Amino acid sequence: MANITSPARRVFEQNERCPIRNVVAQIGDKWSILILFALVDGPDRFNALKSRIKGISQRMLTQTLRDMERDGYVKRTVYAEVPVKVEYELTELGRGLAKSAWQLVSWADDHFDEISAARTRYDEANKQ
Amino acid sequence: MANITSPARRVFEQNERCPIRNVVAQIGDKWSILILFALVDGPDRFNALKSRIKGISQRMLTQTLRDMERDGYVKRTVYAEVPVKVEYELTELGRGLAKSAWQLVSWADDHFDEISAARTRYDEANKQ
DNA sequence: CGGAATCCGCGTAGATACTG
DNA sequence: CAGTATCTACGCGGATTCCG
Repeated sequence: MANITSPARRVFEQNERCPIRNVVAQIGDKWSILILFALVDGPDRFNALKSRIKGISQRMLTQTLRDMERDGYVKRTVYAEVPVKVEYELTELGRGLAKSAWQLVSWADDHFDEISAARTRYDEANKQ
Repeated sequence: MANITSPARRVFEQNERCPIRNVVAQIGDKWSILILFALVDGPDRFNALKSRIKGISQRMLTQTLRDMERDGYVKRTVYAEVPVKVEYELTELGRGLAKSAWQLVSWADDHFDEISAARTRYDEANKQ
């Protein structure tokens, strides 16, 4: 992790070109990552996504998909049928993001117990 | 990315053991990742961190450091000097997280221009 | 079916003042 | 120096209603 310092220096600059404050902050919201992984296996329709992602509201699914489309991660296709059919799929950029994000999620999965234990230990030590 | 499906299935379960909803939600806030990378080069003191991380308030630095300490990413050491000196450093777990998160940040850095272009394109196409 | 529009509560986070 | 305490506001996100 020696070469972590070079672009990490930009982390602390408040300017608009910091990749963390721009990109990571964007996908660090409540639903982006979940939607991202919901689409890795292929395209899906709006209501199908809504069913699979437990707890998401219509409003937030729409809004987050729009943001991801704006960033170029998701492509939206409308089929002129009756009733209308709308499919969402990852772009090449979106698949790249998913692949990178997967490292982090995978790590989180592997160390979930360890983190839980740390939380319990902390709470135990700091309770009245 | 064929093996992405196995733990990704847990992504859509709303329960408390979903590693994404727990860990990523925790470090996906406004400051955690920035603090994480602020500490990869070694321990640092409270006010030194505050100076390096542009824009963070005293309140949020304290609070986020507490949360990271609770999760076991950060170790806090108080030196009984006058005035008091407090050092923060990454634990082994914290360094592991930083290493995994680095994949994502590095990707974001590499594709920043591409994402910016997508945003401009989208805004251009959707303005009145 | 796939939204858009509106309303609104609650939590996050900023600013400020004070302290061991 | 490294916090804590309090107050406040803004925006995220949920619920609901309506529409092409």
